[in-house]
Amino acid sequence: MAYAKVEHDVVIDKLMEVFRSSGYDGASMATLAQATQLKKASLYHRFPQGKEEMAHAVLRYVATWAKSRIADVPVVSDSTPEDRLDTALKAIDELYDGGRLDCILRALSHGSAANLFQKEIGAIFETLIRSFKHLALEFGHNEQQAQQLANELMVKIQGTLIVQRSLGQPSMFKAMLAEMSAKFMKTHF
Amino acid sequence: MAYAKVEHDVVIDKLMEVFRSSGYDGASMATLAQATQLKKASLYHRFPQGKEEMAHAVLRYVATWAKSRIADVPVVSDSTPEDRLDTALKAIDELYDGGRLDCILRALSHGSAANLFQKEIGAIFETLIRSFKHLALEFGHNEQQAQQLANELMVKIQGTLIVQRSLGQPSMFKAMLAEMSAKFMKTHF
DNA sequence: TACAATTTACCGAACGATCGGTAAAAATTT
DNA sequence: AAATTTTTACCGATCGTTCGGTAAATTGTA
Repeated sequence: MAYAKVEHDVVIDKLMEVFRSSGYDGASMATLAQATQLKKASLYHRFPQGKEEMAHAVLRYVATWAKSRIADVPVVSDSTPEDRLDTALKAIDELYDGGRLDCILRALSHGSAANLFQKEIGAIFETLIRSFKHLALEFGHNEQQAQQLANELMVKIQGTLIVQRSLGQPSMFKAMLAEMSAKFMKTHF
Repeated sequence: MAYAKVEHDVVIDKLMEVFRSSGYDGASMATLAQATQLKKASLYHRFPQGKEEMAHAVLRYVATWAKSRIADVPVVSDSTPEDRLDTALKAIDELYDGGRLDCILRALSHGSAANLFQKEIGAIFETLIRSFKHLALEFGHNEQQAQQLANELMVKIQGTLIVQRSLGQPSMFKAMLAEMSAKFMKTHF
């Protein structure tokens, strides 16, 4: 029988899709195999440590995503702070598909995964917060204000994803991003 | 052998404890039985529809909790709006043990439970939002401001629980409640 | 270039353990 | 004794995981 050849990037993407929508406990090997088009045994060839290693691989990808799409934005300069904030928030909006998709970091933070990936997830959150704090500083906010704005953004991203889903109001996420964008740009002197 | 007699309220409390910390998929019948001190078959006697019925029972309890501890606070009058807000937020703080405990509503919103309890969970959120909006109105905020404050509070409760855990900063939740309390009380004329 | 040796990638089948769920016996209450 | 509740004992299905083996790609050798 001809068998499937699947690119590593595609496998990671499909694994992330299952983990984020089903959570760590809800993602069964059978589901992960079906999603990746690989048989269970083939997944174990690529990830000898099984499900846990798959989740680690996904988080490694998310960490690089965060660095390239959020943290390194200021480096690609020749742009205004407004442009850079807009680019970063557009990346966030894309990551969550306008709030329709769950957060992979949250999905891997609960249940039996609660203590498995804590460090990596915390590091990614810190990267994101540091990046947005840096952006806030560029707008002229002081140290404390910048830190507070970055924290508030992360909290509202997570919170809005949950509340929006429970209330069935798919407009909340984009509205919240717009509101936070305005808050970043409005500096009080 | 003498067998266990466990009060209904205690069973519900233990079931909630497991669901909120393990999620719906992560909460196995074996775990639920161990936590309630009842054998699996005894749980099926009390909840013939199994895990799903147990979760429904827990949510029914949460709904009554929300009504008695949050929604009906204004009814027990002879108190200032400040007192009533403080009482409501203290109930929230207690429910989440200062941010150390997970949210049962969120825990039952994901994985294979995503579509099972949507309506009930949405209704509870709406009850809470309506209650806090009512409180905001008492402080003199206008319709739009009150709605916005209530929404913001719910979003920040959910978001802070997640971010606080991931960052390992157990002080965020209480700080956030205090900040929101101040925001409710500060009316702009 | 041709061919053999080795490594890499994938798969079907099965493992023990645990899953959610059930039937019938034993214990308790009324 | 009748009814209710908890228990023991068990079921088929699925869990994550492993094993034995095959197909394809790569490397080494002539």
